Amino acid sequence: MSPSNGLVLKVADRNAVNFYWPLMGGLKSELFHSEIVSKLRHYYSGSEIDYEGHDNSGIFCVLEGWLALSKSLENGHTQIIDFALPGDILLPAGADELTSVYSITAHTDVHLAIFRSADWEKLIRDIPDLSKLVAGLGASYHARISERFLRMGKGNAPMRIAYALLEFSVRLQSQKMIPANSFHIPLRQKQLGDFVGASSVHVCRTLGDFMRHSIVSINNHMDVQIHDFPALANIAKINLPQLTVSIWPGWRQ
Amino acid sequence: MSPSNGLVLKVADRNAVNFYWPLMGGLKSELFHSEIVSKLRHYYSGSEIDYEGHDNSGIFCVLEGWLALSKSLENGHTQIIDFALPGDILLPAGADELTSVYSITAHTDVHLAIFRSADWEKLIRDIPDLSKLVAGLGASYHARISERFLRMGKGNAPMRIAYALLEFSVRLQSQKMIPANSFHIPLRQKQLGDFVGASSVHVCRTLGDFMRHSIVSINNHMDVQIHDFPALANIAKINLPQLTVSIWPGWRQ
DNA sequence: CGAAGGCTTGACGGTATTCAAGCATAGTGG
DNA sequence: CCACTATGCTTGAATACCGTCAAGCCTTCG
Repeated sequence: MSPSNGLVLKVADRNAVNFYWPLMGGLKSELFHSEIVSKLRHYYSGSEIDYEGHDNSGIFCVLEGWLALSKSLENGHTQIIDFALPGDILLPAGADELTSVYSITAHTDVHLAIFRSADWEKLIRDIPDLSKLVAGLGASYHARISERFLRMGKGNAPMRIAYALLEFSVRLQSQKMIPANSFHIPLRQKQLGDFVGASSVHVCRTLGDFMRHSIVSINNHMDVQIHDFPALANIAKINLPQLTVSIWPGWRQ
Repeated sequence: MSPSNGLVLKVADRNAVNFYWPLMGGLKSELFHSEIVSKLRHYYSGSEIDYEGHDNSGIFCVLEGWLALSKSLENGHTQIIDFALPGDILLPAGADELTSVYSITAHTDVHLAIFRSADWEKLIRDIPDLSKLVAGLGASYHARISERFLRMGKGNAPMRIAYALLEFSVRLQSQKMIPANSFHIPLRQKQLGDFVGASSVHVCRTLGDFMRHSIVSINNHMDVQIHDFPALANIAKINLPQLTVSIWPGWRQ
């Protein structure tokens, strides 16, 4: 199998797993296991990778790209629960260890390493830091979800959208050394609405308000520039440094 | 599924941890570790156990009682993210492994076993099935949160309230052998509203509608009887058997 | 150049919040 | 035993927020 481009996770052949993960200070490990196999897969933007309710006990390590984890109602309305970015590890199964809790959609071109759960358990056992890494990613997921949950239940649309922009800013920073105030989101207004719990029309109006107040500017299908972090943090009712430590695994460590 | 017999987790003395956990088929283990210490603590109903944003790297094993995990906005509005029931294990810290993501409040009298994180890591290493148990509880949490997130973003109040009642029914069944259709919820309408994302007034109106349609009856401060599961599942837009397997760790195993 | 997809804006209506008042219940102390 | 209080439930009225529908516009791409 071929090495992945940024050399994040590399399966040299059927007998060696060369594991390097950029988060948590750069977890690095090399294993030799005749049984452990990871499939390296590429998906094009827009493709559906996994389906809510279908059987899937695999583990997905995101090497490259944006994935949306979503659930839908009968009437076709979709809620995006979370986005997975490079460095994230997904365990889509529910408590039965089999049925996928959500659907997974590629929002950019995506590279994944996929492990079968039995192989993943071996990896976890043999790379001591891997379980710490998974715990850290889980805690980050957990913290993000909680912040958004609070704002879904008790906040309004401006608050949710402002929070989402700040969350993207922090997470993209944690992925790579990009400036915090300028980044691209591979989403349409409709999909941003599905994420924050608002209609596309309302997203449009709210972003328009932000732009009229010179808090952000957004051009060219979601090239975001944040001009006024304090104003955005105030609308989102978030403490930005505190958010950073709670969702950035391995921040300054 | 073995019934819980009261003795769930027992720390005999400073040198022995006698670990019996009712979920996942009844995980049982006995350890001898001079270093591992669990504090057994009792809290009265209404007391605040942990504070959002405060330092806490401990692990809480719920032996008895209901705990609410919540977050609040500046204006005093509170969102309950989840409830922890007997058999649950809480890792309140975010990605920094230190700061608590939510506040924890006792809604009944509560018994906890509390481990320091270093001790917990030892336990995890020495009881192989414990990490599977934690993974199963995490997957259940994850599945519950996702269902509620979908309904927060794309559902209305009746849907969220109906879902909450069914989730309580399934979870309480998984705790002990109680009938699925009759149980008590130690919450006021205000707190149920903080859980589902609705005002107490609207909870009152919506429960009133359910009762007028003979779908449930609720007396005596939240003694719930579900008369019409199909109707409730239809309002909640949930497939009850599917919900059961995705949030009940060790269901039929 | 036309078609497709996405963004913007206005109008309207439904759902849920807030405020407020009255009622029910349980617990307390004389 | 009966006020008296505290707490929570119920109901109505007014209002805010946001979703839906619909039309027009803009950009991209074949």
